[in-house]
This record gives sequence, structure tokens and C-alpha cells, in this order.
Amino acid sequence: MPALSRRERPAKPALTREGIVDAAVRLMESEGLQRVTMRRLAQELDTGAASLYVYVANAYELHAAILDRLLARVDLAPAPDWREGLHRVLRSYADLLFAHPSLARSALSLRPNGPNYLALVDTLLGLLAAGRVPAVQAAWGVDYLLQTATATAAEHAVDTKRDAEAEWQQLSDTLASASADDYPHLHQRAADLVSGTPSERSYWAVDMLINGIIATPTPH
Amino acid sequence: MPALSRRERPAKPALTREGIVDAAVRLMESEGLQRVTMRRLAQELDTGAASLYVYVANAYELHAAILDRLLARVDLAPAPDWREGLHRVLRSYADLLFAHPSLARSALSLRPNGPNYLALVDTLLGLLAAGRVPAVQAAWGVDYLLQTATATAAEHAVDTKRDAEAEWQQLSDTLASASADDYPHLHQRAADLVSGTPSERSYWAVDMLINGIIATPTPH
DNA sequence: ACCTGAACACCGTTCAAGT
DNA sequence: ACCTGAACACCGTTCAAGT
Repeated sequence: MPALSRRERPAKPALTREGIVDAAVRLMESEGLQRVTMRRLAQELDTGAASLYVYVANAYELHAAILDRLLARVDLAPAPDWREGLHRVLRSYADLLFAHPSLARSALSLRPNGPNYLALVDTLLGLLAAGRVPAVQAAWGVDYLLQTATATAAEHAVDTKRDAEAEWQQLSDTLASASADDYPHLHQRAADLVSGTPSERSYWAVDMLINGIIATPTPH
Repeated sequence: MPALSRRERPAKPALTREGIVDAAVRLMESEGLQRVTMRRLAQELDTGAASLYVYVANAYELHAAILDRLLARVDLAPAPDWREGLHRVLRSYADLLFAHPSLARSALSLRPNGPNYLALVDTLLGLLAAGRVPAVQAAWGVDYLLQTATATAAEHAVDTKRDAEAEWQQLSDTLASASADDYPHLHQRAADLVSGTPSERSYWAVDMLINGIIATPTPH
């Protein structure tokens, strides 16, 4: 009874790049980026993997498009103060990546250049300009502000198959038991290396980067 | 003629964790980390993939062991001056990752804790102590010094299947043509965002981080 | 104890053949 | 122009059966 089965489900929508990326974002949010494969996504769209290649060059480009789409959710709202504004924007960006660990792990090699990424960079540049940071220092600094936020999210986004708690414990133990002879400085500061909460460290890192950017002139 | 063929090649050496990691490093250096799969490595060792699981928990652990082994090559030799020492050690570390792009891409999520990693951290802590950087700031700072070096190497280590030149050109073009209305700061500083050579930027980044670490007290 | 082949459940990408 | 099935060349991991 093809007529009936046709009425049971809406007609298969035509493939478009838009629709493919939409489905990819939904699949990423429900199953993680590692499940957003050409084959799995095609299955979701009720077609074959080969069909997607009309709209998407390869799996990498698909993943980059997902990140681009998600960056729309970063909160760029103005803050009372430029330094506070930097903290807020970068925390919003980091939170987004933390909420999508599998994406975070790929974000460093996915170099987005869509409108949402541009808006993010523009906002950060504006905030640094408001803080009277010299132009070139600000431009170079923005890269490292975003890179640190991305890398921190990526580091904390451990594969679901790995035991993050166990790995952390292992590192703590290794540091705590480091021999004073072989590793004198490590031995002395083992506790400091693992001190602070993740959010204390992130906040400190942003301040540290801002201070460094302000204090360090670029060559020529 | 089994006797002959046995003499043609040396007897198949017994499997050991050591031997497996050795072979993995060789394979990584010749074909890239993406080729260091359980199956491909097993083939290299003239056995089946399943045999490796006696010595290695999984593919991730194997990759981490490779990184650990490679960190032995980082140059930790003393420098005339603590700041210069930091520059040298971090450049040596970054050069190592640059020389192995596929490893660089994975290095951020591979959290090594072998003796070579400990020696690297110990050396960085010692250099910061020589610079009279307060203990906790130094301990937190070391993480970001290594993270930035790793992330920079990872960013520049584009997949061989992708066209790094084309992607860079694309980003440059996007920045250069950013509308002054939508992205006022970006439009104004487009040139600054892509200025400087990679090594100028890396050197600046290390200075910037050192200055930030010195200038930023940790909470409590 | 260690090693193996075979199996399970997957990948990205290409391409000739269809509509 | 777009879509498809099938193929090619791969993956990680498990497990029963052997030595």
C-alpha cells in the first residue's frame, strides 16, 4: 500500500546543503560529532552516503559547517566594562564547546570563517580597542584568546570511551610521587600544578592573556 | 621450503610493549599517525591486530605512548638567561610537533605523563622560578605555555588531504572583504590579523604569556 | 600465557548506471 | 542535474579456539 505509507510520513524532503547541515547539527547534539559520519548522516536523511557529496565536499567540511552554525549561539551582548566583556564572551564561547565535547575536540583544527566566527572576532577586537590595547597587539592577541579557550575545552572534552576521572587521578598520583632528585621543581610544586577549579583557572587565564597582550609590543 | 624461508628473514621477534611502541614510532615517522592503526601496525609486526591488545589497552593508549617516547627529543639544555631558556625549550617542543604534523593534531588530547613529560614540566618550572615568578602563577602558567605551543602546532598541522594554502587564502580573502558596517573592527584591522611570520608570532606569544603570568596573581 | 583467524559493526570516497 | 547501489580499501575491538 504505497499510498498509505506515503501519507504516514511526510514526503522525503529534497536534499539541500542547508537541510544536510541542519540534520548534522541535530545528529551531533544527540549522538556526538564522532557519530556524524557521511554514512550515518545519510541514513538519517533516508538516502545513501554518496548523495551527500553533491552538497558537501567531504567529512571535514561538514564538521566545519556544524561549528559555524553553532557559533551563532555565542553571547556577544555588551558588558559594562571591556575586561568584563572579554570574560563574558570567552566564557560563553567556552561553555558552548564544553556543552559539545566531541565538537570541542575537533574545533582546533576546524578553522571556521563564516559570519558567526567573524562576528566573534569583531567583538573581541572591539573590546580590546575599548581597553586601548594597541592595534597589532590586539589583532595577534585575539588569536590566542580564542585558541586558549578552544584548547581548554578540547582538553577537558575527553572521549566518552576514556575514563577522565581515572586519567586525572593518574596524573595527580604521578605528580605527587615525582622524585625530588629527578624533578626538584615538580616535586616542590606538585600541589600547585593541580590546584584551583577549572573555572578559577579559566578566569585567571583570560586575565593573564589580557595582561600579557597589553604588556607585549609586537615587532616592527 | 620452510627451512630456507626461515633463514631469509631473521626469526620473528617476540612481541613486547617496547617493541610495539618502537614499531609504532617508526611507522608514525614514515607514514604519519593516521596510519598507526592497530591493523596496520600489526601487519608491520607480522601478526594480527588482536595480538597487540595483550600489550596495549587501545589505540588511544598507543598514540599517547608514541608522544611520550618522542618527548625525549626535546632540548632541555640550560640557557644563559631564564627567559631565553623558556623560548628555547618551547621552540624545541614546538619544532618536534611541527616535524610530526599528524601527532601535533592529536597532542592536545593525548595527556602524557611519562618521564619525558615530567622532565619538560620540571624544566619550565625551574626557568620560571629562576625568573622569580610566584610559585602558583608559575605552576598554572606552565600549563598554558605548553598548551599554546601544542595548539599552535596543531593548527598549522593541516591534514594532508586538505589544502592549507587554499584555506589560508580563503580566510585572508574573507577578512579583507569583511564589510565595514557588519564588522567595523575586523574591517579596520584585517591586515593586522594576518600579519607577521609564524615564528614572529610564536616568539611574541611566548613573551606575551611570560608577561601575563608575571603580571597576574592567582586567587586565594 | 600468548597468539590467531574470523567475525561484528563500522568508516570515507568513487563511480557507473539509472532517473 | 541529481541520486543510487555497489564496490574499494579500510577501521577498532572481541572472542572462541588453538598452541
